[in-house]
Amino acid sequence: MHKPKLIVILGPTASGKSDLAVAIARFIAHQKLATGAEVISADSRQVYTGLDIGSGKITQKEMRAIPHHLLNVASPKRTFTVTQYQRLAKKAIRTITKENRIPILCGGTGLYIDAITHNYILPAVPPQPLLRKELELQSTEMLFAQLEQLDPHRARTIDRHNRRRLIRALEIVLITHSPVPELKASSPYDLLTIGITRTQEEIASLIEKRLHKRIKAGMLIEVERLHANGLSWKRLDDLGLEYRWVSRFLRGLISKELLLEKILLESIQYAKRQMTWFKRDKTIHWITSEAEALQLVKNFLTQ
RNA sequence: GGCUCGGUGGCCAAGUGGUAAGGCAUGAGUCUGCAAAACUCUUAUACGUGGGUUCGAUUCCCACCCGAGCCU
Repeated sequence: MHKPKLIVILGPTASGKSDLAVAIARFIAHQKLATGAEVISADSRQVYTGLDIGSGKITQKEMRAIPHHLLNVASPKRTFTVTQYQRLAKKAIRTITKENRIPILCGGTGLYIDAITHNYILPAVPPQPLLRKELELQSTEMLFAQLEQLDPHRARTIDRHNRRRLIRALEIVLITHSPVPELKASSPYDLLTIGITRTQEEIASLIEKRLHKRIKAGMLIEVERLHANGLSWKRLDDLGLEYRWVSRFLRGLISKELLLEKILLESIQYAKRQMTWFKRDKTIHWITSEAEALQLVKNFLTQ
């Protein structure tokens, strides 16, 4: 039995992933390369309801009748994690595949994508708020020393300065009373990974144009409404980028100029970080045009 | 016109008579339940200009230029 096919569309923010995914899905249907295709979003902010304009969530109209999954599946009041994402996305893929349709995983959150494509085996230890609070009190050195004691194997590979990771590792060890398990697993899918490349200048200019569009589209009102509906300023701050800076602007902490400047700068930095993650995957087919992508898809599905 | 304070790498900002912290930005990277996160490494010979004192000045003195404030 061979593996189910999965197409992955990735790239830095503002590179046009959503549009490409829809184009590919329609192409597959029109060319009768399969019964059809559906899109599964791989974006850590678009999973939340109400985060629309600021997260660049695709609109109903833009979907052009292509079904989309993993959008609006969680309340922004609670933290959504990779594990939840993995469970829901896998389920969506199964459903789509069962109908002989092609799933298209599309997004910019590298960790979410890899959780699916590499079939991460994530430790079955949910976050322990109380334990975390306790560990939080310790110095980074102490946390590392403790991990070295309890799980020398994990201690060897972990970043010893990264408190967040140290705490998570300790959490797993302390709850399971056994070492952090290996993450490695092979991909359960037959993959075609398409990456959109853009020069840094292109990305910067796209981000800037997009920012002005979003403001015109009512992004400030969206954030205002989120806060009115019970999202704390702190939470909005944690959501980052547009949500962070717009909420600071609404609170009167920063000027309009700074608002634009910060979103622009941090979005560009974010795009770079995304590329750093993607660059490690040598199987990605980097493309600059839709035509290239469609050709790859055709070959992939007819081979 | 007079007085005061200031002029340090792309930006902000310490500091010293023996050639200069830090932060941000930049560049590279890590990645086991917050990933738009967290973390690591990293560039640049930067002390407004011209003189003087000194073995030696970015640091002291003089003049000038520029900026901010105050005064008449």
